Amino acid sequence: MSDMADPLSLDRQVCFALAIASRNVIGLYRPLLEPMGLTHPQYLVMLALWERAPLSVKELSKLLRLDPGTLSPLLKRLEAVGYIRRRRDSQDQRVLAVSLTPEGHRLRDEAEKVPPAIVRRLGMNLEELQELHRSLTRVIAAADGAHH
Amino acid sequence: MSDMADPLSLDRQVCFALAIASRNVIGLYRPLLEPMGLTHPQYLVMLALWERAPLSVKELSKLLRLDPGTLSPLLKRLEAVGYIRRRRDSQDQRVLAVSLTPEGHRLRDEAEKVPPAIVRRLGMNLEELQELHRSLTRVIAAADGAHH
DNA sequence: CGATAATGATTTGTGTACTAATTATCGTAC
DNA sequence: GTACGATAATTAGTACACAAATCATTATCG
Repeated sequence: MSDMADPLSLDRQVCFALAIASRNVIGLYRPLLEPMGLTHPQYLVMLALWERAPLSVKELSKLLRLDPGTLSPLLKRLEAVGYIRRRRDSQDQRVLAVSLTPEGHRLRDEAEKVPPAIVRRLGMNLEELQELHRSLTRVIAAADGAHH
Repeated sequence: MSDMADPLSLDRQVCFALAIASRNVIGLYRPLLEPMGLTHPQYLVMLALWERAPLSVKELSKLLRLDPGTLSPLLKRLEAVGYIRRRRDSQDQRVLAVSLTPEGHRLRDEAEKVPPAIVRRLGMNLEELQELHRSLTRVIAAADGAHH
């Protein structure tokens, strides 16, 4: 009687594979992002800002699906290293307008080298990556819909 | 000129989808694990122990691909709630023998209800989940092989 | 107009997660 | 048998990540 029948077998847990894949892939980014002074979550925030700054904390939270409580200190660190600016919206003093500094803008050129470097290191072909992306999109949607 | 050509577009970053999928799915586990007094990483440790206790920190680290520095305090918490025992190996005082308490063993019955509940909540069919699992396994192997 | 509800961000508390440094123990070579 | 390199675990330090509580500001209702 092998563990073939064991519903709790570690290696058949999708959540386990998901957690490891996430950690491992983020680990690949580390040596590339570290010279830029960014962590992976910070890199994702910069991606969002390069696409459409300025953004409020709430908008960033929705885009990145991160808690405002997580973003708040993270944004302060990005401001401390000089990549972003944090100002209160003049129309509504409650919302924070997060925008890019010139250095933050400049960093984009460096960042463009990251995705191809990752793909090269992974050594997976585009088809496999697209299939993974499709599967991930499906499970994200499923988890969203399952919130009750 | 849409963002179709933008290599930094947020929603085409696999790492982004990976991070969100991981967080979202783990989030689904939270309400199920919390009544048992477990977090998701703690649940993974228990899965490993149910399969083959006793295990050393090093062995757990290798199985779960978690840093010993992460496991050390986590295991103390599991001991504090009474699910595991931490003893030094009598043969080699350096290694820690992590084993289950009777309560830890009993918890397995509860835990068996978790995976089907998750699958039900996700509402994805087995085929989709298996495809996801295959893709994740591939990317984990690729990231492993890319460490240099 | 003024009390109150709602909103956006921050703070607090607990628990990962990784790197690097430290400690304790073991094995080996001299 | 003692110094020494290797190994196993812990600790320290920084940075997420989320839930719950708090605070400031805005909107709304009587």
